[in-house]
Amino acid sequence: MDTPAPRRRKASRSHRREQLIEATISTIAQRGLAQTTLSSVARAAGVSHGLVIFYFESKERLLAETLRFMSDVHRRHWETAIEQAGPAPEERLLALILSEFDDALYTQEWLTAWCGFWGEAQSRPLYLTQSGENDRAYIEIFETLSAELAHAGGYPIEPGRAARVLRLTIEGVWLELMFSAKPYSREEALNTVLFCAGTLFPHHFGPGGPVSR
Amino acid sequence: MDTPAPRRRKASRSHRREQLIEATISTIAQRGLAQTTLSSVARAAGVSHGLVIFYFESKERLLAETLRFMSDVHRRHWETAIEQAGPAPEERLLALILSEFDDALYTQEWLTAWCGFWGEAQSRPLYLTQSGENDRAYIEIFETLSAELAHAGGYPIEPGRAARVLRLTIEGVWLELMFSAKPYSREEALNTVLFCAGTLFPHHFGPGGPVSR
Amino acid sequence: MDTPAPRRRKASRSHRREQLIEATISTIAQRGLAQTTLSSVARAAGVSHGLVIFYFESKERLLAETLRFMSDVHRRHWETAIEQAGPAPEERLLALILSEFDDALYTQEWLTAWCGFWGEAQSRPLYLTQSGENDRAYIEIFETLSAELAHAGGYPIEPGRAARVLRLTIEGVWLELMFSAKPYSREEALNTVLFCAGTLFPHHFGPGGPVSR
Amino acid sequence: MDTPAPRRRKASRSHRREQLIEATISTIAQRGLAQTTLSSVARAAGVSHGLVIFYFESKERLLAETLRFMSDVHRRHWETAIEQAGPAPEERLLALILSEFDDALYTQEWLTAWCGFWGEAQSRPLYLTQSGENDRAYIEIFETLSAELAHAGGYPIEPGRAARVLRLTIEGVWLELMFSAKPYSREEALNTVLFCAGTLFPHHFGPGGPVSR
DNA sequence: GATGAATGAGCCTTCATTCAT
DNA sequence: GATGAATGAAGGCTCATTCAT
Repeated sequence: MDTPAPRRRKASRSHRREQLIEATISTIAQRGLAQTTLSSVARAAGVSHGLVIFYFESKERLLAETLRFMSDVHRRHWETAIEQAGPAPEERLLALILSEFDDALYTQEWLTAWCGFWGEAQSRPLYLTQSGENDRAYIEIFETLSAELAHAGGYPIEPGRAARVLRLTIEGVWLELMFSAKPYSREEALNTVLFCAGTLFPHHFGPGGPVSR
Repeated sequence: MDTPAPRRRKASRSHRREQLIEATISTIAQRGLAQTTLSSVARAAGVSHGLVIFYFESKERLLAETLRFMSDVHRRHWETAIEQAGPAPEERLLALILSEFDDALYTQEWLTAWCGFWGEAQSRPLYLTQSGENDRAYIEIFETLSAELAHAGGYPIEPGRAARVLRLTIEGVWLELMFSAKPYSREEALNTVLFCAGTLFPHHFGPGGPVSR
Repeated sequence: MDTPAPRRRKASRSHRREQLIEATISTIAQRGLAQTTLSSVARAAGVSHGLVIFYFESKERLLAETLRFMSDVHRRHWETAIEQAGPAPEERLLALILSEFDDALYTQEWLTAWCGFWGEAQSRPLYLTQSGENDRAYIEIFETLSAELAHAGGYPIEPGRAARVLRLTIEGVWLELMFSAKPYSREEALNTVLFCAGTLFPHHFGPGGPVSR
Repeated sequence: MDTPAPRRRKASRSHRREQLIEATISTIAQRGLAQTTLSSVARAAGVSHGLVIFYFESKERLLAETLRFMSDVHRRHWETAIEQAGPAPEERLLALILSEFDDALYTQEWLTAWCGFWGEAQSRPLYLTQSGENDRAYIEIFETLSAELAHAGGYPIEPGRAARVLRLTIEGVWLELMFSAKPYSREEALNTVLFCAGTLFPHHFGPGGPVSR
């Protein structure tokens, strides 16, 4: 007889945690943050509710870590997109925009859970701290690219405001894909954002510009 | 036996309801929707929790009517602003924008409560129906004014997208006044919106245009 | 002008009380004793719940007086029936039996309410006292008539037991008309009682006897 | 901070359920069905009220299962008595009757709880369904034995009515042992039933018959 | 008399948390 | 690691009762 294969732990610590976090996201999306209980999360993950406490100490912590997880994934996603783009600011900005419309990551479930956190965030300081650093970086990348582009294209605009309009339009169409009873398509959402970029930076994103569509 | 608290004067039905709704808004703003209980609302209004049930039947109904109240007030507010503006589309659009930045109505408390509802709305169909009609009218007024302006100014743009960018920018800076740890000023928020309008409709809102600032 | 007719009080005290008691019986029959509230009684009577308290002081008293009312009506009913019967014991016993099957008085509603009180009576001494005296008289009349009949007919039986069997059979078929999912007819119930009487007192109630059917 | 109460030993699921059902019966007997609360049941069982919900989901279910438990125990009791009796119908009927007067099972507490359910049953369809099947079997056994006896003894009677009279007399003396302020003895109750049987089936239960007393 | 606004005790139920197994 | 029995705080809701009008 050979040495038997070492018996694996049923699930490694980090793997279990991620599994539970994904069950949490799924539960929030389906039932809302207010209706999300430890039991509902445990049921979605197929484990006992005691185990959820075992890994996360408390419900508060579970939710905080879930929010941080989502925030971190989001950041890595757009950072990677920018890194893989060309060096020109318009290329990097386009990559950033397109990354926000990645169907594979930003599913209905993901966005719904995200909104649930937003609604409670202002009355739960803990939540704000989970995503604060990433939110700051997100705001900054828009301002940086916008300033570079304004400088490169000689746009006579306040780049901070342009960055803000573009960012808010992206976030806005996100939200609208949730809340509207009859939302427009994801493609129309993207086109709206590109139209916005084209208005702000016509030489680069406007009709006939290098990255126009 | 303790002396019972002095019995309060009766209040008229509609007055009590409004009082309770305002206590609800205040409570949601302070504690979040999830932490809002009948008792916390009652305490904020200075009445017993039984009375809240007496007037609204259930917590669900109280929240639904609160949302509808806010939605109705919002609609009447911008409708009035437009009616009192001049006839030109740029005048009416400006009035609409400015009405959204009315300090007297849109207090921190109000906006925070508003966000709380947003977060739960997607998992509570009841909430969506409370503001649905008003939301539709709000979207429409932007599209109408945008189309009139595009036609009047000969802008070669898709007016629907312009309307959306403008509207989402307004909503976005609203939200940002809540969520940012270090928000910009309300004035900067308004200027961002006017900058956005100036980019979309330069002849009317741009620098040197009739309604520029 | 003539003297105007004296303005009647809206409802005399005793009339109001009876009206409320009847509303109580009706409510108990429809919703059960446990689900009977002052409000449900008031609604059934078309008045405010405050008025019910005004007339009966408390819910406890309302229920106690309702039970007493039913008990008194029952007693007067069978007493009247016996008084109007002939002088012979078998005539009076038959009148008693038949009076218990009076469709006009003992409606489904009445019997259902009656049962509701029975169920709670043992844990509410107040209830027992309401009908105690009448119950005693009811038991006694059976024993009296049974003894007279046993003596008159020369039956070699213990008349107390015969009285009990007859009385319990009557009460039993009453209950059975309530509880059975598929009850027999009221006529069959009466025939069962007469069959019982015929077995106990064959000369008088048996086949061919003077009051056989 | 107080020292928390020592955590009790776990009890097996079925054992706990039975323990809670018995606490429920006891509580109903003492306080009546209407006054029976989850807390009173939990207190009687020496556990927290949360545990009652944990095992029975709701108060409604707890009561329904309690009724079913009582109904099932009753049925098994008389079925066993009949099985262990001799083959003759009079022997089996006597065993049935005697089993209904078993002091060990049919305590004051048990009967009082039973009555509480009766009172509410008509307004709670759920209750009727819990005991319906057993009630049917109970009625049937009386009819079967009565018919066999009528045939064997050549009684010129309608056996269905005889069965009913006998059964109702048994139930009646049961009830009377509860409701009467001054009840007769249990022995007198049994003798009344036997007297009834003797009147209906004189050759078998009458004076001098094979099972007379 | 009559109404119904207002209170508050007490109910059922949920659920985060603890902990024996 | 993992389960689930057990607890108890807290919430929504009911409803008898009080009392100003």
